[in-house]
Amino acid sequence: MPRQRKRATIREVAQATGLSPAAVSYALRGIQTSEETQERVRAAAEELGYEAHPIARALASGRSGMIGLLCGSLEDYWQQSLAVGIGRALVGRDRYALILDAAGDPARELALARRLRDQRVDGLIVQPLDPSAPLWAELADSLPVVSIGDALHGGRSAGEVVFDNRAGVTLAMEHLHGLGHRRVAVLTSTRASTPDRPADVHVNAEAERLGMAVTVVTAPQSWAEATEVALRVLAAPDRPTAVFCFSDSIAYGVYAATRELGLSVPGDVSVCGYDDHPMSGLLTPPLTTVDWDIDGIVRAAVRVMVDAVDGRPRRRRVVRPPSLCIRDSTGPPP
Amino acid sequence: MPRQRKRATIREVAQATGLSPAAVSYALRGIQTSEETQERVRAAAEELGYEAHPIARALASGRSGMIGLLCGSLEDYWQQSLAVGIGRALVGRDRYALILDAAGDPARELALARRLRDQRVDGLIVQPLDPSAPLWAELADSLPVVSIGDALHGGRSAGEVVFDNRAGVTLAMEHLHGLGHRRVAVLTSTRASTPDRPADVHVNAEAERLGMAVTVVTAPQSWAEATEVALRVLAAPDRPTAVFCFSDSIAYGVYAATRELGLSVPGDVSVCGYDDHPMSGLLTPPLTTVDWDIDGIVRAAVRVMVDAVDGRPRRRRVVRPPSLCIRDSTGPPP
DNA sequence: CCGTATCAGTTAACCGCTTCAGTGAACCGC
DNA sequence: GCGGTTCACTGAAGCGGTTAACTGATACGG
Repeated sequence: MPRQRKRATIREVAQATGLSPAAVSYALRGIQTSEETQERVRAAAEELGYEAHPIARALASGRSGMIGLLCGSLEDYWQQSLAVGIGRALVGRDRYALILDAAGDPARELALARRLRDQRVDGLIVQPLDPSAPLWAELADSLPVVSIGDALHGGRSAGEVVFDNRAGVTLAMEHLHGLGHRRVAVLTSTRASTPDRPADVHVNAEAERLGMAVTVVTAPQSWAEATEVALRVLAAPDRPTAVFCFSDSIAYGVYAATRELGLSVPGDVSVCGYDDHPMSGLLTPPLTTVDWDIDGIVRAAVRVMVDAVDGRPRRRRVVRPPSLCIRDSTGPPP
Repeated sequence: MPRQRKRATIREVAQATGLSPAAVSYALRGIQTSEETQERVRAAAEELGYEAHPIARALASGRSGMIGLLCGSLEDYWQQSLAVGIGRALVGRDRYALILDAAGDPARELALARRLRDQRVDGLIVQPLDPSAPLWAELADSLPVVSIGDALHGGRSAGEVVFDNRAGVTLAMEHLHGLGHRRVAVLTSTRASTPDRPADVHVNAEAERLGMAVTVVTAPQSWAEATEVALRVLAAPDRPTAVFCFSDSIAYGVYAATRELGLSVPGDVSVCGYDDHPMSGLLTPPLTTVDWDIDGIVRAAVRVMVDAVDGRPRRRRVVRPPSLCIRDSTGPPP
């Protein structure tokens, strides 16, 4: 009993059927061979327990059958949705997702992107931390690249699925303004602090337009860490009457801070999030938040990608409009 | 200007240095060559922009430098922690995690496992949906396999990181019993319903020992879906005085159901979860839950794996004891 | 001073599959 | 009945590395 049973190769199948290896290769892929031969080859392969060797195949053909997913930070809820979504979308297609996580580090992201290219992924979905890096253009020239959240600079990507952050900011700010808030704090996330995600630009523009005083502060993504920042903001001498958070998990940190300080939401301070995380409706009070349709974005990105790798590119650019999900965490200022 | 600049190969580096390809291969790995040659080769490689081709390397050597992570269901919070944790642990090691998601389907899990083997991963971390499948033993014979949550049947895996579900159940049940509960509903998750995760066996054993009446019901993982099950349970004629959920997200579903039915927690019904999800402390009321030390498990699994692939296996079996995190969602029965 | 290690490199055979160019044979229209 | 296609398949050259076996030097112990 061999401890490590060697797998059957294409040559053995060729021998068993009396064909050449090339013919077997063709037959297994259902091309350039007669129906009858294909059937014979399949039978022999089955018999021998033959299964194609993906690495050899990738080396010879320059294609791997994998779709790369490069997450800026897999800790983010929405990137997890992306990871789950793409895996699910590929079920039954004999394609697999190769998920890599840059852990929030732009340099690592580029290194991983190179790795994915060398790994001969057939396509790449990326939410670039730095969309202006020249590598993206280079990659987009040699394989389908779908970017999420930002258009890549230069290069002709296979598709872009962008969310309209400007509109999202407007929704939130107008909502708060309409309730009477004039002094709001904005907690942006570190993930949003790349040169190209001009969240605070939008915020400042809206604030000016609406005549509101805003202070923009950067906070970590995890609510536990964001709590400290929130505490500082809420303990400031002229406490803002509302806090607009650039992700729901930051908003959770604000909830924790209000609890610690004995403030009521929305009585003492209104809180508005950004994500519509599934948990947000379950909190007390349920969180008002900008819903940028994460599921829709994920589905769109996967669809564009799958179309692109299957050679029938359709829509190149998808923009999903955000909507405001008004719950009970926002109200008039005290 | 070539549209698709061809990458430099090892042969070109050989030519540039006047060495044989083999010597370059050795030099780049820092073996069987003089310091001086290695330096020269490195310089030439740098100059030519040479980078090793991982696929060719994997084909020739039978190793890929990747560690496979096979998640039963990437929707689970703790498996996401695992995915994040392993990626993070590999930063700077020139190793990458290949994350695949079986989407809760045991058949797909096995298919993916085969795929990972064929992909020549250097090691495999798996949380088997069905630990008794013979494939695991076969895999464990040819590469380091670390299983989480269940020991694999047969085969000598590189390591096992198991959580003591029996102890976890005991903690929760004794807590509820101590508060005076005698009629409790147990919502187990579908993920736990494999032949080998005898959650309900433990539950029934404990119930008998403590003299409690339990009804065990299976619920979906997502809280939105679990809510329906919870509604049925809580609307039953003789409503249980406590609900013990086999994951925090199921407990969230119970929260939602109590809200819908106008029941107070823990006044009308006590709720106990299982996970200590980061959100659980933020709910109203904060959730009492069994903390099985997800972070510790993840770290342990990654450590065991890394040790195994680096050829210095240390601990084969790690058991992390759970603890009970008592918050405000449990109290005496009404 | 000889036999034997050791070191630094070389040669060539793979790893298992794909693909390009080529070869008969059958089939086609005219 | 002949030139031209099409079809089904073969042969062999890769894809870009690794590695076992081998070769000369050089070092070393006795």
